Amino acid sequence: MHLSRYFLPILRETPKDAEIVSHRLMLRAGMVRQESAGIYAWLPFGHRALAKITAVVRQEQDRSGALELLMPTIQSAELWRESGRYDAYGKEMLRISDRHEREMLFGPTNEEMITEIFRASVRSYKHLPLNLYHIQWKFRDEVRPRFGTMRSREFLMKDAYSFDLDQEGARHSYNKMFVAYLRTFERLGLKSIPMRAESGPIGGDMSHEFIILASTGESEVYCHRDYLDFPVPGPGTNFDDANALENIVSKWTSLYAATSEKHDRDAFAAVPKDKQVTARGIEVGHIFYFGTKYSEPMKAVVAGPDGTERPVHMGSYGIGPSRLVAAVIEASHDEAGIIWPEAVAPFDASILNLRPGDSACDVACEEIERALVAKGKEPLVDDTEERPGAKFATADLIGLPWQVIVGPKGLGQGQVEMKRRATGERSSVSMEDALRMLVGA
RNA sequence: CGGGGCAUGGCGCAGUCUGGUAGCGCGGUAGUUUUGGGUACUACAGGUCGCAGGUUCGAAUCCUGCUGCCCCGACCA
Repeated sequence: MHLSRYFLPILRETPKDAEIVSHRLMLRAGMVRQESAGIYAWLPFGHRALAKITAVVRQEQDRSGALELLMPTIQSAELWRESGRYDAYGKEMLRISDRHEREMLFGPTNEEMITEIFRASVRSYKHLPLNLYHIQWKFRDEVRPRFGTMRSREFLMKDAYSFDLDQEGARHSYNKMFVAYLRTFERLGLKSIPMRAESGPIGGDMSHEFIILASTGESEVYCHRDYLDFPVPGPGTNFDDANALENIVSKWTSLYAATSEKHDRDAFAAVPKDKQVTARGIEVGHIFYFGTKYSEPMKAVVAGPDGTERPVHMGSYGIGPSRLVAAVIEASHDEAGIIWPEAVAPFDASILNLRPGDSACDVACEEIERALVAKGKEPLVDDTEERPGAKFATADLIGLPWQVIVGPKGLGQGQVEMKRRATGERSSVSMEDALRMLVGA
């Protein structure tokens, strides 16, 4: 992509409404534009970041055995009356009516709808376990949206719903998601720690929030230092091996970890002093088991091996990709701008043509771009008429992992300059070496 | 939902108290200049001063009502 033909409305000055760093940087880097309180348009650059995140989320959901579908944003009030939540949900639910005065709503979540889909077709335990997920826009009419896409009213969410015959099966389903989440956040370049969360009406220990550590995070978290070095299960993990998963989960829940709401001073004090970590974090995922809360009132029942019908045991599992974009930036930025982790970067590298119009520079940029594209990489070539200084500032702001600086000076020596955004490290290398560094050959 | 604040060109702001031809910086366009960390100069374009009423010879400015947005708190993925 050539910057001169791209749509990247960079802001030089900081918009006054943006309070936290991710919001500031997302606006400055031309990623999003607020259209209304807590409602954002995703501009091309931001949209790419969002797409990178959903791709990773999707791959890891699929790997765990979950099946993707897509449910509508608009739901009927009828469904919610069945579960009793239509009245219970309160003003956070955006209620609307259609031309026939039928009561509709913009879905804040999909438990009712997925339960309805399930009960319509599944009657036997032989079709279990089942985990269905979708990645869809949700709306929660927050009293006070803030922090940009971190806490917006309209937000993208991956929500998965598991169905099992009994609690034991549900535990396995829960563990699959637990492991998938560890893998997902790791791939996004984030250090995530599962923390015990409010378990709801069922009780038990099957509810966790996944918190990522970020110095500018929204809330205080406390955990055992060893979590930071726990190995994340690899891509070869066998999700059908219930025991193996149980071992992973019990390891990842063996040490102290809590958000400020669940913080237990005494329990934390029992952690060796040098292992105590107090940090700031952002919740990026939430998983929980809720048993038959919806299957019972909505009559989602299956026949067991003994032929008797019983309500299915369910769990639900959420990740907010639109929130994650902001969370990634909170966790990875500096004074100059964003520092994208490789997996999330909207493009792989900036190629800065310091003197467009100079045929040596133009040709060199062209060659590097072509070579990268041939290797499946996505470079962004800055071929604008800006001054070099402005280009450096822009490249740092938008934060692609690599900057390839192509100018007449370097080319005179047959070299280009490579800059690693994360470390600021630079080196002058030949074009061949530059390509090798970029494709990791 | 309580408390506070803001609304003037794409962005950031001054002007409002004390009514009298709407300004500054950034950005944009054209040109000159410059050429490896946001270059300098010149010219130009761009605004129903959030909306609706009212007071007045005259309203961005005073009065009334409304709307939108932001911040703190309570709440939440």
